[in-house]
This record gives sequence, structure tokens and C-alpha cells, in this order.
Amino acid sequence: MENKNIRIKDIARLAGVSVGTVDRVLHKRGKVSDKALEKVHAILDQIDYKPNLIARSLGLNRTFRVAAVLPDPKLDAFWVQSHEGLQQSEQEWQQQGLVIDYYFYDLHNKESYNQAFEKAIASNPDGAVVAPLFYKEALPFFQKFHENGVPYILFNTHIEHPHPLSFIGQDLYQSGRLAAELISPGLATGKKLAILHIHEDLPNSAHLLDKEKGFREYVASMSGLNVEVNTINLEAPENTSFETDLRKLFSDPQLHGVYISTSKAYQVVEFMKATGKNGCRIVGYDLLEKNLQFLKEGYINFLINQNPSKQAALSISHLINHLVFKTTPPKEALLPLEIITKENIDSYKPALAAQ
Amino acid sequence: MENKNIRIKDIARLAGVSVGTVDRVLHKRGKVSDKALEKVHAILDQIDYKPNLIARSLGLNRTFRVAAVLPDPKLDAFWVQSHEGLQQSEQEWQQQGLVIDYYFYDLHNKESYNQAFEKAIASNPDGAVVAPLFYKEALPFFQKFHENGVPYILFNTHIEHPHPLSFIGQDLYQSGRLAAELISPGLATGKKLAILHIHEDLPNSAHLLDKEKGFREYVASMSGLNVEVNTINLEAPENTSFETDLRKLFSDPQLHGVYISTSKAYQVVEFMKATGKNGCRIVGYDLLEKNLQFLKEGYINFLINQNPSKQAALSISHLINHLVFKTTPPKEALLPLEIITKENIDSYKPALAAQ
DNA sequence: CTGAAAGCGCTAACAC
DNA sequence: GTGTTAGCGCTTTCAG
Repeated sequence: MENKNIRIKDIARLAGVSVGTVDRVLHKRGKVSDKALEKVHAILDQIDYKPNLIARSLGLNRTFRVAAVLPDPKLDAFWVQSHEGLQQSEQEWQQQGLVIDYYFYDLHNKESYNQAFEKAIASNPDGAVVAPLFYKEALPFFQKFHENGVPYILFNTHIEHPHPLSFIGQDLYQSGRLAAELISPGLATGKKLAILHIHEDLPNSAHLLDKEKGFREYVASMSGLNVEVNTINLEAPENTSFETDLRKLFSDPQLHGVYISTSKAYQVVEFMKATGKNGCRIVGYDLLEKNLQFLKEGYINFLINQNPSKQAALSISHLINHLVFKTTPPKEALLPLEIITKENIDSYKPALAAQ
Repeated sequence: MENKNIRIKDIARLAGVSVGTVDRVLHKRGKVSDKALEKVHAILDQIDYKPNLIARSLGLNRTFRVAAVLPDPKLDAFWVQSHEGLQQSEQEWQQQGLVIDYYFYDLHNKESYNQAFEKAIASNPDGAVVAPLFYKEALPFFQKFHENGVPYILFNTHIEHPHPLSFIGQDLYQSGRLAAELISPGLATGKKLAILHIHEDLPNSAHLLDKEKGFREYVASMSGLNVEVNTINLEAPENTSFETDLRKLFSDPQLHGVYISTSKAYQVVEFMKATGKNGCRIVGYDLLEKNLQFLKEGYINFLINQNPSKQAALSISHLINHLVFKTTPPKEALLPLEIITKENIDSYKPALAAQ
């Protein structure tokens, strides 16, 4: 029966001071004499004090406003899942006083991006979670957050910067390697592979290049095989070049597989179905409704789940824990590269629904 | 600013009664006049009261002893992960007063199984989580838990019974189908597949037969292919028949892939390495150290993660939530069928370490 | 049957 | 600087 949790009160008694003093040293709030500080630390060193977070959260009794900056979910289905993850987390943490303010931007419009960040900063939040798709533009805003003492977490897109509390995302190089591994069974010398980037401002999409690099390096390392890998930057399907480019691609009988670097694999499959193309391995990303349908129908072999909802949930979780419990999250949390096929998708469905 | 959470105090005020009374009706603890009950319900119907679970847990201030009945982790590496998951959860929930008592049994010895259950029941716990490997033997114990009013959760092994609070595990039929899907690239008519059950009392392993069924049905459904699937019940590697049987299996040049239904794939690979066999697809289960090594080396193509640690953690989580917060978990929680390859294993590692 | 009140562990305002 | 104290929302005991 020794698992009696130690309370602040116990420490106070042992150190011969009051709880107020102990609390002050625990939170480094100053106004403590060297002597008292020493006494308390002496006790703290001996015992393993673990604050009761439940009680802390109750005692704190304050609300946290966090700003969420991300692409408008109405404009791109991928971001719907992030948004849902955030909303889900908002519910989960509302008892500890979480309120999220959303600042959406058009992911093809830098102006709206800047505006979203400006508004978020002007709202003077307690913390922020941001998906910073445009690299260079983000830097001054990060600086601003930092100056204002606003802790912020990046998710989905990694931007090198000294101040973020944490980055939540995936290892994109490894993601590319994985895609190559999944696409490779049956590959032989002379066959060809294609990497498709759809409708992306490539200068701002360093992350897609990481995926490409991983993919290419994996293929290159396959012993005894000589396989051509072509990269194609596709316009959005509205443009006529979309169809022209795909038609050319699929006319090659040596084409073994196509790797789509974003969540837009379904757009390629729609072309394939319309034109009767078939018999080529497809690896793409993310559990969008249309992707799932084509996965079930056998057009898509594998989807790699970037798990936007979990990214969002984890971001909030780390931020709130930092705000409420003063914990420090890891500098970087890389989520698992989940492989989804038509035979395991249903086992992921309940989790999706729950999120 | 309307997100003010409603408190019991508010309800009391609105209903014109005291908080004590409100609490009594909320928890159906009786000793409330019809009139008061009606008044409170009238308010409750109008508003959406969500108790502050944080405060509840603080106010409750009691400890929960839960009994964990599972195979001895010292005798089988698979169960080490379950054990770790439980220990991890114990830490996480210790602030709400969780203490876990462990009752291990030898997974090849029914006598020790019965003893473990008997001791667990005799300890008169507040709740239990159990991995009931032996089907028939478990039933009377379940009955006993039920009679004693002890809520209990099954994990890993599903046993049909009316009383468990929940079952946490995976869909094994689907797991078999998935294995078949993963093993199938390159399959052609005339090729052969093997299903290996290693060192199992098959009568007590209905679950392995579910996997087998899924595997076979997937293969049978592959259009235009005629593939022979053979089931082999292997003894443990200590027995000479282990080697004889494997030698025979691998001598067949038509062998395309081997599906090992348990976490013992590494035992097969050890044989393969020792005898220089190669070039055959291997699908197995679980992230044991040796399995991971052979995955990295390319001997094993895929591992399906049964995620014992997450199973255990989820079991505890559901049980504690039931005990502390009086929530009712779903009758059945089927975890995702996680596909692990040499290219995504590292992305799962941090999660493993964290668990 | 009902209400008042103490207490869970922690925080923070407030006297001294 | 330091100790005391009220209070977070809920549970539970205890008079009445």
C-alpha cells in the first residue's frame, strides 16, 4: 500500500514551508528566498513528485483560445479531415477550457494565406496550430508568434525554424520509399514507373520532392533492375493538358505503376476508367471518399494514410498539454506511415468515424 | 461567450433544489421525492448537461484494483507487449487510482490457466481485463465475474458470452484475407501457397481457423487463378518434425508464399537461413525483435501488427472509464490491421517505444 | 427525503 | 518572501 501519491502538501510539510512556497518553486514563479528554495529542492530531489494533472486542470479553471491556421476545407477534401480532427479535439478538451478559432486560407493564394496568419496573430491567442503550406511567407509570422510569446505547433508541413514547439507530420522521404516498395512487386528491367505531382506550385512543395527522392532512391537501389522513373507535373483536371499528359503516359505498354504524390489519385483513376486504361499498379495517398471507392474496386492498390485527423488531434493535444500542464512535447512527432488496402480499410473505418 | 459549461449547481438552482439532490437523481441513487425528481428531470431535458469528468475523478478520490489475466510474458514474447501495454496504462491512470494485479498463466497449461482465474476472482477486484486463450475453461469464470458484479473486458481472444463489457481485438477472418492479398502479387496458376500454424492446440485455437478461412477464401476468389493452398500444423522447433515438415515444404519449387498464422514467423525464417532456402514470399504477424530483423533483411515481406500493447491499453482505458466515469464502451472494438514492411517499420517505432 | 458542508489536489490572490 | 485561504466541479457524509 505504498503507492500513496505524494501531494504538494506533503512536500511542504517535509520541507517545513507552506504549500504556496512549494507551488512557487515548482512553477519557478520567484518570490522565494534562497533558503526556502533550497529546502524544497532538497525534498524534491529525494522524492519523485508527480503533480496531479487532474487537480491542476481543475484548479487552473481558465480558458485557452488557440488559433488554427490551415487551408480552407471547403476547397480541398484533404483538409476536411484535418478540420474534423481539430473539431474532435476541441470537444475532447473543452472541459479544460479549450476554444479554437479557425483561420482558413485558399491553398493556391498567398494573399489569403498572409491574411489568415495576420488575423490569427491579431486575435492574440494563447497558442496556435498551423499548417504552413507556403514556406517563405510563413517565416515572419513564426517570428511574430515567438515575439508575442505564443507557443505554436506546425502540422503536415515541416518548415525549418527554431521556435515551433513541435512539428507533427510524417517522414516524406520514407513515405516515398514505402510507395516504391509497394509498387515494385513484378517490376522488371525495361519496365517504367511514373511519379505524378498534381496541381502543385512546385517551388512551394519541397515536401513533394522529398517523396520523389525517396521513391527514386528505393527504385535505384533494387539490385539487378534497370527501371526508368519519369516525373510528370500535371495541371489540375480542368486543364486540357491533364488529359493529354495522361493519355501519353498510359499509352506506354511498359508502364508498370504510377505513384501519385498527393491525395488526388482518384483524378487519375477517373481518367483511367473513362478511357479504359488498366493493369497498372497505383499507389496514392489518403482516405478520401473517391480514393476509397477506387481502392475497393481494385483500381488503386495501396493508399498511404497521411492521417490528417490524427495530425490535427495530436497537435492540439500537445499544445493543450503544454498550456495546461506545462509539458514540453517532442520537437518532432512523425506519425506512422499507414498502409491501406482494400482488405484492411474496413478495420480503419471505425477509427475514422471516431475521429 | 456562450460556451459556459453547465454545472450541477446551475441545475440545482434552476430546479429549485440542492446539489445533493441533483447528484442523487443523476446517479439514480434514490432517496429523492417524486416531486424533486420531476423538477430536476424537467431541467435536464431542456439542457445538455455534460458532467465535468475531471472534477468527478477528483471528487471520487478512490482507488480501483483491476485484475489482469494473461499468458506469462516470460514464456512467450508476444505477451511481453501486452504486458508492457498494461504497465504503461497503469502509469497513465494511476492518478485516478488505478492499481493492476497480474495473474499470469502458462499458455500451454490449462491447470495454470484455471488457477490464474481463480486467484483473480478471489482477489475480489473492481474490474478485470482477461486474455482467455482456452475457450471452454473460461466460461465458468466469466459467470463468476458476472455474479460478483465485476466488470471485465476480453482482449486478443474473442469468446462468445453475454456479459463481457467489451471485446478488444481484431477481425481475424479479415486478417487472413489481408495476408492473402499481401502474399498474392506474382501468383499464377500452378503455384502453391502454405498456411503454417506453429505449436498450437488447434482445438483451442478457433481464432487461427478464422484466419485460415479468410486466407483461403481470398485466394479462391482470385479470378482466373488456380492455386493450391496447403495447411501445415507444425510442432515447436524443438521437435524433429519441425524441420522435416519444413524441408518438405520448401523443396517444392512451385511454392510461392508462406503465411504464418502466429507471431512465430521468425522460426520459419531461421530454418530458411540455415538451409539456404529463399525466394518465397513470407507474411507473418507481430513486431517481435526477431521478426523485425528478418523484415529488415528482406526475408519477411509483411508483418501484420496485432498490436497487443494497444489492445491492452485500450482495454484498461475502457475499463477505467467505465469504473470512474460510468461510461459504456462498445461491445466490440476491432483494431486496425496494421501492415508493416521494412520501409514503414521505423515510422512505427516511436509509437512502440512510447507504449 | 433534503440541504449544507467538507474534501479531493492544485492554483493564485491576498494579507502579513 | 511567506503562509493562508478561497475556489475549481463533483461526491459523499451527516445532521435535520
